[in-house]
Amino acid sequence: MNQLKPNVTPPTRTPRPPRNQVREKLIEGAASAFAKKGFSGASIDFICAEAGFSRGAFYSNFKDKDALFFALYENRTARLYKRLRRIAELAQAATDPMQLIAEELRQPDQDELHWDILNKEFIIHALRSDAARERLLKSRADSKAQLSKILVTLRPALAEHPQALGRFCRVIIALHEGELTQLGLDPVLQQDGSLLAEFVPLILAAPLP
Amino acid sequence: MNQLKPNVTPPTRTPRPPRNQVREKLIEGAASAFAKKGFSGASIDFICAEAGFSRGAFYSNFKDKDALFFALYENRTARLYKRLRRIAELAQAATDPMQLIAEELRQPDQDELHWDILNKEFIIHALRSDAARERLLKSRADSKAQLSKILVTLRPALAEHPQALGRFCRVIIALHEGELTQLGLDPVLQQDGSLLAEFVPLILAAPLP
DNA sequence: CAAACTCGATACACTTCTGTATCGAGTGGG
DNA sequence: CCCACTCGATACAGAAGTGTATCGAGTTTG
Repeated sequence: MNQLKPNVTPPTRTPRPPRNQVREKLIEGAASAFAKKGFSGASIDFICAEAGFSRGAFYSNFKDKDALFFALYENRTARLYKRLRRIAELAQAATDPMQLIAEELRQPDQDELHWDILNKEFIIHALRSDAARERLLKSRADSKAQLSKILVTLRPALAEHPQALGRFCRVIIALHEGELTQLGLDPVLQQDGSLLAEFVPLILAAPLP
Repeated sequence: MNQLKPNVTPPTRTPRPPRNQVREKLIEGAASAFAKKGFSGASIDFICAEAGFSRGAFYSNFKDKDALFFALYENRTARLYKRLRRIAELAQAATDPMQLIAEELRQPDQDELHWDILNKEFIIHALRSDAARERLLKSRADSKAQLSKILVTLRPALAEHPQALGRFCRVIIALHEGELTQLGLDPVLQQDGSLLAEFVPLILAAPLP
């Protein structure tokens, strides 16, 4: 018996994971938890379980649930912004930008639908908190600016009609979010083609004032 | 002192409010509470406070928070459906339906923005519960049917293109919900005209297959 | 290599929420 | 007029959630 416990519980090598990674996993856990239960519905315990950590890790990295929510928001916003930026650059270099855009507007995939749930959470949160609204409006303005660039590439004349350009952006964003809502609720609609792909050309062809 | 308490606390006439009215007030309290705090965020206590009743009234009228949520949902859905139905009938009788619709599509008022917050709550809830999704899809299908009637009135040729008609409905619904989102986040946009009013004519004029 | 530090895990105190049991003021039938 | 019934108010028990204090395994530093 008295084995001097030589190899039993082989020193349980647990080289602590690097700080950034813990933070990252908590954010992904939050993404999953908020998508499943919503902001208020997801307890800190539940979030940590999704991330595979305990509350200690959470409180060591974030002040409270709001802080984590904002961190998640920044994370996802940055992704979206990068994607738009990439498309804008590709479109500017393309010989047939419309073709490239049509490619991008293929039916939204599962990732995008998953993102949309979080987006709705952010929006609802922003409708109730001035601080959150501030941030959301700012990031949406950024995205809109990127979209503007893309639209100008598709129809250069828009550069001289900033007001119309702004409205076109708004229509496309509205249409996009509305379509994601419908697809999220009724996956069967994914069978049909993308509304965005069908109607963006029509909208862009509208006469300018 | 020993007054036989003649008028002191004048028997506190509290003719109990009729049952339906209590239920109704609880539903309105829920509307206010859910709009302010979201479904999970609004405790039953808070809802009852908004309605001016105690938890006793609540548990005597509803099984739990979900039941109240569904009741609220039915209530608001019925309103929307009636409104659409009324418009459809008016449009059919009008000499210039487009004019009438344009009238209806004036910039959304505060009531509609308030409704939209609840609508988003319903949607998010439906994305997480099959039962809720079932109901939401059904009621949205109803509304879509009413909208179809209106569109056919505006452009009779659509009657022979059910597929295109369906897509037009989807675009308009998406656009509408997307616009409400934008207006809720940034009230300044109410200055500009309604996106829906501007683009619906354009969409309806799209060539049929 | 040892002392100081970092940071995730655990334990605890406190608050909030839910649902049930009970109470008692209205209400309606006989 | 009385009695059983209804139903909203109140009290209570148990569950769940939050945030802080503490612990101790790793890591860093001199």
